[in-house]
Amino acid sequence: MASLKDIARECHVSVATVSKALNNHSDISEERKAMIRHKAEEMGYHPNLFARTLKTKRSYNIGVLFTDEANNGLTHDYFAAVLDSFKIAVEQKDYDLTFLNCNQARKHHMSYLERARYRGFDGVVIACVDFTDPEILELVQSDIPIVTVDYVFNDRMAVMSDNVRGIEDLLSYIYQMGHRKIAYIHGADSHVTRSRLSSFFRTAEKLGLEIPDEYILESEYRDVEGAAEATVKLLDMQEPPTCIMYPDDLSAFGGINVIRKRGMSIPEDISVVGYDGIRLARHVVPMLTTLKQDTLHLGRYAAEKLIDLIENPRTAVREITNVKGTVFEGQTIRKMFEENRREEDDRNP
Amino acid sequence: MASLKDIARECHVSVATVSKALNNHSDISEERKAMIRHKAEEMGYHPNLFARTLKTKRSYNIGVLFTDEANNGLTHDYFAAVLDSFKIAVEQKDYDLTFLNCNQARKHHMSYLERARYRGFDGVVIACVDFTDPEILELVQSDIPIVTVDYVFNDRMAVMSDNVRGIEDLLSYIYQMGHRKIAYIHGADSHVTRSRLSSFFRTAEKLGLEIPDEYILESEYRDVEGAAEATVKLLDMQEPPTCIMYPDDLSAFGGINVIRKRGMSIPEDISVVGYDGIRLARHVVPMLTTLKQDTLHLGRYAAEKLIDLIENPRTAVREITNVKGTVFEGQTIRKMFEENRREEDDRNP
DNA sequence: TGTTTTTGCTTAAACGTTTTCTCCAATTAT
DNA sequence: ATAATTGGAGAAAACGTTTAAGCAAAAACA
Repeated sequence: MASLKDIARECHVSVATVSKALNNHSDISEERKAMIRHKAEEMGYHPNLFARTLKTKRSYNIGVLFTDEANNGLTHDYFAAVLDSFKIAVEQKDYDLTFLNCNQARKHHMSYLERARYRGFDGVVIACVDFTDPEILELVQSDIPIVTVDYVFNDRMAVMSDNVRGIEDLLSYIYQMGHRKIAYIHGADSHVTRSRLSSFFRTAEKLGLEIPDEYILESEYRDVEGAAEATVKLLDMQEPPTCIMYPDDLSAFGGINVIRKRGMSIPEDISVVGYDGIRLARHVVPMLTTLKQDTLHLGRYAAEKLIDLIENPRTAVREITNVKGTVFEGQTIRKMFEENRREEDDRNP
Repeated sequence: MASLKDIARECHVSVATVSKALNNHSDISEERKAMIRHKAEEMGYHPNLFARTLKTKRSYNIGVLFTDEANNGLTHDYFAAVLDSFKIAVEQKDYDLTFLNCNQARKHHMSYLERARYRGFDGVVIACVDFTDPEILELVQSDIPIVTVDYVFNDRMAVMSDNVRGIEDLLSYIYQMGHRKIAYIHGADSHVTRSRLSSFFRTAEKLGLEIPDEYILESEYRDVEGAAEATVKLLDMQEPPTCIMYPDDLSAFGGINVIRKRGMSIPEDISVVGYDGIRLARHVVPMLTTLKQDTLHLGRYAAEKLIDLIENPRTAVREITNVKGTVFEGQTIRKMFEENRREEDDRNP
């Protein structure tokens, strides 16, 4: 491992000169710089990160906080996709990506903030966690550059999947397909859920839809069994919905299961709509109708914002970037406009 | 950020004494140690990782190499699950996990080995890469502790999903359900594929099965379209198989698609079998029959082996750990033994 | 010509650890 | 009583950087 000292010896200059030459300081002549750079290349020099960080407090390492609520974590399709895109973007800028160790059971417990400092993270991206955790709050309120995904803190950078727009587009699409009796099984209470839910009601109103209270149910995100149970409740009503919206694609599959078990077929007897647009949604039969979130841009924007925050301390700290998804028109929904018209015709002959 | 110096000042001892006390060296009296430890705790001291690593060359950081062949990467269900389990295990031992930056397009290109040294990784886990890449070879042949997942190098630690056993169990199960005309769409050529394929033939022979050459087709792993095309070929034969095995679950969904498009139903007309046991396999209708790989143990073992290698340099460097999966009996396969017997009875009355 | 400014480089301290070596005092052995 | 041993502590160097301060020579200015 060649060090600055080795290069200095070879070039007959001081260590400081080599350091400044390689960091392109202005007080070194161009000839010397060229000479030193050439020699460094030749000797296969790479700076010692630990020595450098010790002095400069810059680690070129970014932490990712991604706690495993309920066994998920990396196996959470949506977040894995966002992270993957995030990773590619930061690596392009020569940063590395390290998981912020969230094991609470170690010998000497460290809080998230302590751990982040310990690892010397230049910045941290936070996603998919319990945002009410006091340790998260402590981290967010520190001076470490932070960007959150799908959650907004005061005065912090956030990258959001545009849930308001997503639900609006999805519900409008469903309406346009002719559905009028639409149920919504929403996820457990959270920031995301609240904005989806309020968008749902606002859009329904705009469309002149009347949604009975019993059509609104709750089930944990990605809880297949829970979604199945909620579906049963809906099917058992005397006036069941013609279309059910689920909190996410996985839940939708849970719904599809019980519907099929009842001998009903999709979309002939009832329509089903998911959320997320996981890869498999387009590879099952019938293809799932869903809102495909733009994980590629979500990850990329998060990376750009965070690195900007790190490298330009004067950057506005707070900014919310909304990333919109697109309705994926699958086959789990049926065009039933004609039938509606027929029914309406019957009523108003 | 309290440092050793601060503690030394507070305790009226030298920096060296504090360091040795906290590292539990034998030449410090117990009273002093207790006093110093107490003070350190009180001051919220955590060692500066960079200073320590600079001296000791131990970073308590593990690299993970996980290149994104064909857009996959973190969104590869199987490897994401292994990685998740690996992460939990290393974090329990107070290591952190960092992606080995595999962006080839940076300004100053570094090889994997150079990058690993740059980050000072104590060890590296390698999975899901092109193992013929010369850069991988360079890394593997270095003195850095390495453990590979699903690939064996000479004299290196490896953790393997037991593919031989997996295919054996799967094929035996299919046979036991009464199938005799079994096709196998295997993945692209690789170490894993070769062991699965040879296990397939050996098991078939053991069972007295005759597999016509046309029943053996190839399609890239996780290539839904490719699997669909291969399926079409099989269905178009004058004597089509009664059961098709796919390289992985995702491919199986591709097969299911075209089968359904042809108006055939599963498992009444034809049976389908996947491989991996991804989460969704048990949440679609009909539930996919597949071999569920034991990602939990794969990740955990990989972590244990790697840390052992790091902490006990005298550990045997080479060892292959086989982890066996379990057949998941889904509903995409039909018990057709009676029909077979009936046919056989017809022939030998 | 003498003074100031600029240019280009070096010296040395600092970052926070670990570790070897040295030292001293107290204990034990001779 | 003296020598040898031991236990406990500190001094100082080292790891490989960065950077403030310093300094000589050259260039610019008067």
